[in-house]
Amino acid sequence: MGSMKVHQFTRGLIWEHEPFLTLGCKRLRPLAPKLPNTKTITTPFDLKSFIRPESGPRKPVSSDDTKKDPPSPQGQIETHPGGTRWNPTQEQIGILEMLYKGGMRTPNAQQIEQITVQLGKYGKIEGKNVFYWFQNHKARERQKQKRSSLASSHSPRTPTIHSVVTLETTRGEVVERDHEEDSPYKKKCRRWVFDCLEEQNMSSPCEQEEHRTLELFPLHPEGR
Amino acid sequence: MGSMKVHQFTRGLIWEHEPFLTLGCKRLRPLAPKLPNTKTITTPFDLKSFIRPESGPRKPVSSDDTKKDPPSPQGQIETHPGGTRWNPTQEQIGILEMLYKGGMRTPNAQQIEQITVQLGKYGKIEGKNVFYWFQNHKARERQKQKRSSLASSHSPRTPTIHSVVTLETTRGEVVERDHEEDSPYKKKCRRWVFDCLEEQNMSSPCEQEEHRTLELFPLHPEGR
DNA sequence: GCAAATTAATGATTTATTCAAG
DNA sequence: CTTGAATAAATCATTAATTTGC
Repeated sequence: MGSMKVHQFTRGLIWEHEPFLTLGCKRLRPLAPKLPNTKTITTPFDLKSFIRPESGPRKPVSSDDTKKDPPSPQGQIETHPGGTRWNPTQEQIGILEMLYKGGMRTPNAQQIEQITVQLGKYGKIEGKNVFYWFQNHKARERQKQKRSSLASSHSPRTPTIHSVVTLETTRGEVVERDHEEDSPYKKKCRRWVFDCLEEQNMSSPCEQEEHRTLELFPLHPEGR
Repeated sequence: MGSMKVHQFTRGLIWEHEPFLTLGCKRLRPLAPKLPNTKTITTPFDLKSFIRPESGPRKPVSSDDTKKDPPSPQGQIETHPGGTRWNPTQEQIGILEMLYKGGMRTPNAQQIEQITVQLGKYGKIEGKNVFYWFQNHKARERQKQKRSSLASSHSPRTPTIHSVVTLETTRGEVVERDHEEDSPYKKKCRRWVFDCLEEQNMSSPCEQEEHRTLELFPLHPEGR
């Protein structure tokens, strides 16, 4: 089934003729027909360029059969090349924890960049690693705290003041949320961009080309 | 339906003491205790380099930066270069929906890049917009479907077959999840990097200086 | 008719869960 | 088991439509 994806897609291309397709595909946006510039663009939007016939030796052909990922033995525990995950060094962890202790929770893009540069002195690292580290650390500290408080409720000794606030969701449920010095939902201050190339041109594109074929239409990845 | 949501919070805050329970408080919106953040870690690690006293006008390399949003006199609705959010054009929406219909759900970095380039022909857009669009669209389609299925349960006419799969979480709860052609939790195939500069050098920093100064340690952001 | 006040949509973020490498 | 990585859910925040009072 995976193989028909492209086919199916091209089918959608009939769209090239319609001024806009609107009708055909219900966009149902009840309220707002943002009709302004109807005339312009009749542009077909050359999706053909998307297909990129050469986009790689995909495996979609043999489709789902053996997902098995394979070879790519590349025994380098080394950071990056192919697809190993970030393996923080002691210094990096130390610094990150220090920052966390200092109160940092959700660094914005600029902060992340700076941190990444600094930590880069101790080992390979990318911005996303820093981002994820804070996300995970925060979440796990929270869990841990919750667990411990739960445990303490069993043996009511040390009260363990851990401030949490309950809040009602729109659905009426009541959830509990740790109160942090850092408030969630700040202003928009982070910005990310997709850096797809970095991985692509990552040195030898050979060994790990197996790395999840970048299909254009992963209709039935059968993952998970 | 009464969506007075905006008001009615602000209350509670009794935290500080009770381990938790605190039932009565509804939906508080902490709104910034505004504690005097005297923390300022005495940094061991040369955080000094982080501060970057001149963290003002960036535009680091000006390298590719093909973005040039500026004037773009196209006499258009041209999104405000400042900090407004992406406002998709009809063509962009049309294409995105077409792709969605074609089965695309969580495009990887490369796909996002290509889509962004194509959609860029119809108006300013960034990769993250594409990413978010898919995330939101997928989630909202799911909601919609769930709602409708729920509604149909009341009036059992049209059965509305909507395949959902139930799965048990680690905690033992059973959740329902829409079954999509695209499976969640695929392999790692996306990659992002924080592009903090772009926003920084965003033209005149005057009118909305209120825009959250990028502090390094948002201990008590008072935001939200 | 028109502009302020409402409301519905939906873009952008953050938190919660889950997966899986080591 | 620990934890980096990634996705889904919840929710905040801004804008386009719609409604309302003149």
